[in-house]
Amino acid sequence: MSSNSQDPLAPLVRKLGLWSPLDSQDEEAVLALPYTLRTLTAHSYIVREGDNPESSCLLVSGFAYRQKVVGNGGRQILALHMKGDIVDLQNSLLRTADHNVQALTKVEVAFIPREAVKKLAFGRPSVGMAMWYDTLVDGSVQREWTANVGRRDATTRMAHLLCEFGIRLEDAGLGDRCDYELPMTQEQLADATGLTSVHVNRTLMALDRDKITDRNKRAVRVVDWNRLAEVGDFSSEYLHLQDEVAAPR
Amino acid sequence: MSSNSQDPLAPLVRKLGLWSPLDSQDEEAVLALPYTLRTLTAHSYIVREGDNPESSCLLVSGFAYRQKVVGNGGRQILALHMKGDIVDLQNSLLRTADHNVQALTKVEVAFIPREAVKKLAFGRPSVGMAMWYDTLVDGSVQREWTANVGRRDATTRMAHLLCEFGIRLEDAGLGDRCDYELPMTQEQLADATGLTSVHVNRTLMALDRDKITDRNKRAVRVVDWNRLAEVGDFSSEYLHLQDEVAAPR
DNA sequence: CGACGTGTTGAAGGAGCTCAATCTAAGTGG
DNA sequence: CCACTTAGATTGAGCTCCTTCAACACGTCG
Repeated sequence: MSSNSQDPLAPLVRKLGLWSPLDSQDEEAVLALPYTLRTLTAHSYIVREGDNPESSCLLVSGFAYRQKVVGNGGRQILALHMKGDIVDLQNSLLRTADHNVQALTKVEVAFIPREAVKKLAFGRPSVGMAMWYDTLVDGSVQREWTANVGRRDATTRMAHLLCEFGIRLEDAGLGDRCDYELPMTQEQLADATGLTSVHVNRTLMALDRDKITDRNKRAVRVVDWNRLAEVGDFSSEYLHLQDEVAAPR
Repeated sequence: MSSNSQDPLAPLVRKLGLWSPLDSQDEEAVLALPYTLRTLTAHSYIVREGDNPESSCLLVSGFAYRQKVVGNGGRQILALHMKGDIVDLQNSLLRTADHNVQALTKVEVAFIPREAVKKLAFGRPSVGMAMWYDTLVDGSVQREWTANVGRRDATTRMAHLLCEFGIRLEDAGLGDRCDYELPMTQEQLADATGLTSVHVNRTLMALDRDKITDRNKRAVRVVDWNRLAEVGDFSSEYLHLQDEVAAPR
């Protein structure tokens, strides 16, 4: 491990390294990316729909979400992001942001000039492949979310979200899938699952009543992971955690 | 135009060229990709969830869709694809397919070995950028679909789908947004919008009754595009049709 | 202390679902 | 050319999951 864990870019090196094996030169090149570090309060906009940002951004600490507002005023939360996630890789290529990215909690964000990202991607193929891979996994998660809100009932949707968040936290080394802090209001959960906050409340209470979870404020304790995964129709393949680029056949 | 329009890969050159300007060497490199052309009947699987395909595939003619089956037996159609779309770019990097790709009509598909795709992507940065761009646009469309099924009512969802399909057909030079053939059953439309076929039927009939569309079998004639777009809460930004990589600031 | 954001609960209503019947058009085989 | 089949579209009736609206509880923070 040549990456200094104090370095704001270290989580990025870690993440990219999971996708594609990086040699020390690759790692150094990533760590050499120019960036501006900024601390934002909860609810701040990191990217606004319609912006033409000159930077991509990396989530260095805290949690964020992607979001879109539709014509009738409804809001759909599209994805959740945590430390090490590149919340806006697309801005290195696409010109106009097609959705909003907002801070869920207080966050630290590293803004990296798009030109630097592009140069790195094509200058060091392993890094480029890892970034592309990251984009593809994002797409896979988005498909799962489409299926989640499109074809699952309320209980299943909620349980699925709880599973995904737990697994991803654990994978990022940020917590335990069976005991974590979910930094979202029930209204935000509603916007993530395509429900209303009232119904989210009833659904969560039912999971508690059935002894599948045991919540306390925002703290989620999963009493029976297997049952939660079953109720949530959850299977982690879509997160592509195992099959790195170079995985043996 | 050095690309021969008879060449199965020509639509790919066209599409990538829209995203990122390609010089003649780039175009030749794309056309030089090795591939196997196959004709498949409607309903055939092009990729199956869980497969570890050794090829990416390009839709040379016909229509296809991505699809996922959830625990309760429900099916969610995740995306629609037409001539020139790379229906499986992700398989060049991801190992395991996370969803199914199926032929909607009779299709011709070119299977391109993943190694060749990777080599091209990193050997010719303009092409690689165009491919990455394509991936990003796919992601954007997927987000819109998530919002569509998550936060819009039945009428809006259907109208939105009709708008998207029309615009994309037109953009691909395959038809007129106000008069086209939608090669889907109402059950498939239901799976795409997260509704039931019965409700899709009532919704479509209401659009006809309101003189917004005028359908005849699978033929869709849009009587009033502006009203359809309004009812469908449709705005084409998420398709990123205008803002190519090299677009002037 | 009062105000605000969030969670919790109840009651009533509705958008969309389920089930099931009927209709239509396009085969298909004799 | 016609009887038969079949996939898909259309329609009706009843039901349910989730929404809406509204009230109340609770903790935090100025």
